Amino acid sequence: MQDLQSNIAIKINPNVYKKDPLSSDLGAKILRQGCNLIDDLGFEKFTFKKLANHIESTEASVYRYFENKHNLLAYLTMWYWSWAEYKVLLNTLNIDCPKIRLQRAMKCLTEEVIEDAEFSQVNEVKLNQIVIRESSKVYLCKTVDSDNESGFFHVYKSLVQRIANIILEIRPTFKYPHMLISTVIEGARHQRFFSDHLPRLTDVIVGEDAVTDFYLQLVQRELGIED
Amino acid sequence: MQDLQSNIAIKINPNVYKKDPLSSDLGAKILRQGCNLIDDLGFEKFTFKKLANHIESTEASVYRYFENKHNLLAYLTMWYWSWAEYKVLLNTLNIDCPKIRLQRAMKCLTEEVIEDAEFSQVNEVKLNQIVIRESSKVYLCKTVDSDNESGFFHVYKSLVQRIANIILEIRPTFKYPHMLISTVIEGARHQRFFSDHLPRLTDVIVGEDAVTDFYLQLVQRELGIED
DNA sequence: GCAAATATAATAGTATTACTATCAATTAGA
DNA sequence: TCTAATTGATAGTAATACTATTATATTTGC
Repeated sequence: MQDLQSNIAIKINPNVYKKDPLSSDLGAKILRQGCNLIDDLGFEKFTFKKLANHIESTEASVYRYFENKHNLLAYLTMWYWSWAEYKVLLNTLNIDCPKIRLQRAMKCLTEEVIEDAEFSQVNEVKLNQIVIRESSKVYLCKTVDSDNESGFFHVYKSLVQRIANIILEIRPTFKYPHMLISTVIEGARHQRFFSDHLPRLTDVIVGEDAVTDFYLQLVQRELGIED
Repeated sequence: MQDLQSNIAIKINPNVYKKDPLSSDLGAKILRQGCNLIDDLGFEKFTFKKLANHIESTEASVYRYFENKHNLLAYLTMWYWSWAEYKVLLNTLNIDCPKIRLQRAMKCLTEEVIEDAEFSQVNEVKLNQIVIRESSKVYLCKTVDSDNESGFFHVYKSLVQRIANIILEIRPTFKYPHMLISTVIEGARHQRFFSDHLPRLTDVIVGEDAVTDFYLQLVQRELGIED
C-alpha cells in the first residue's frame, strides 16, 4: 500500500466540517492531535479547549473547523470507514471466487490493527482504538437522524452494502446479509474492547486472534460454506 | 409473572448509589422520571438539574442519591440486566433439554419488549429503549475498569455466563461461548436501533421479528443444532 | 511587489453543566 | 416529644460549550 500513499486521498463529506481540516496545517494538527487527545482522555473528557492548548492554538480557531467535538469524532470515524473500505477493496480486487472475497473482506474488518501505515494525517492504530471505544457514540445519540441525512453514515452503509453483495452472490436467497455484516463489524470491535476491559464477556486465547477466527467461522457456518 | 410482582425485588449493588433510591419516595421518583427524561432528551442532554426541576425537587437532593448521571445510568442498566436474567430464569426453569433452554433464553434476550409489566418503579419499555440507545456508554468510557471493580457489570457478566453454560452443555468443546452470547445480546439491541434509524445496516421485514429469527438461527447454525 | 483576501491569535463574554457546601425546615421513628 | 434523618433553599465554583470582535499575520492573485 506504500506506493499509493501520496496519490490517494480519502474524501470526506463536507457536511461534517465547517472548514476542510486538510486545507491547512492547523486543520491537520486538529485531526492528528485530536485523535491523540480523544484516545488519552476519552471522548467525554475531551474538549476543544484542551485540544487548543495542546496544539498551542485557541478554542475559537478549532471551532472554525468543526461545529463541535461530536462532528470531529464523526469526521474521524468517517475517515476510518473509508480507509477500511479501501483496504477491503485492495484485498478483494481481481479475485473471482466470492467465497474467498468474503473471507478476505472479513479478515480486513475483524483483524487487529497493529501496523501503523500512517496513510495520512491520522495514526491508524490510535484511530482504531478510538473507533472501538467511541465511534458508536456518533450514532447512539439524538442527532442520529439529521446526521444520517447529512451523510455521516454513508461510507459505513456502503461498506456494509459492499459485503452484503458478496454474501448475496454466494447465497442469493439469504435473508439477512446486512444484519450479519453489521453484527460482525460492530461485534468485532466490541469483543476487542471486552478482551481489554471485560474479559468475562469474551473468550481470550493467548497467541491467537480469537476474534477473527470466531467471526469468520460464524459467517461461514451461517452461510453454510465449508471450511 | 404478575403474582410475583410484590414479592420479588431486584437487588442492586450498593456501590452504584450513594443512597438507596428505593428507600424513599424521592429516590423512586428519580428512577422513574430519570428514565423518562433520559429517554426524552438522550443521555448527553440529560442533567440532574433538569431532572430536579421535572420532579420539583433540587439538584442537591438528586446528588444525594447518585454521584453523577453516569451512575444513575449504570443503576438503570444493572436493573435491566437483573430483570432480564430473572426473565431467562423463569423461562428456562424445569426444562431438561438444553437446546430448548437455549432457544428460550435467546428468545428472552432478543425479542422486542412491548408489554409493560411495570415490575417496579421502572417502565420496562422505556428502560429497554434506554438500554438500546445509552447502555453501552456505561462501559465505553474511561472509568470502565474501576466501575468493573465496583461490580457495575457483575449481573451482565453472570447473565452471559449463565447462557454460556447452556451452550457448553450442548457443545462442551465449543471455543467461544461468551463471544457468541455477548455478540448476540449486544447485536440484538444494535439491530433494533438500526431498524429505527439506519435501516440500511439491517434487514427489516414487516410483520416479522427478524432480529429474533436471525440471532436464533445464527446461534443454532454456529452450534450445529438442527431446527 | 502590493493589495486583497484569508487564516489565525487574542481576548472577552454568556449560558449551561457538574458539581459541593451550608443551613433551615420538615418528617419519621423510638 | 425528642432526636435523627431527609429534603429544600440558596449559594457558589470551576469547567464546558460555545459566539463575537478585533488585530495581526500570511498567502495569493495580479
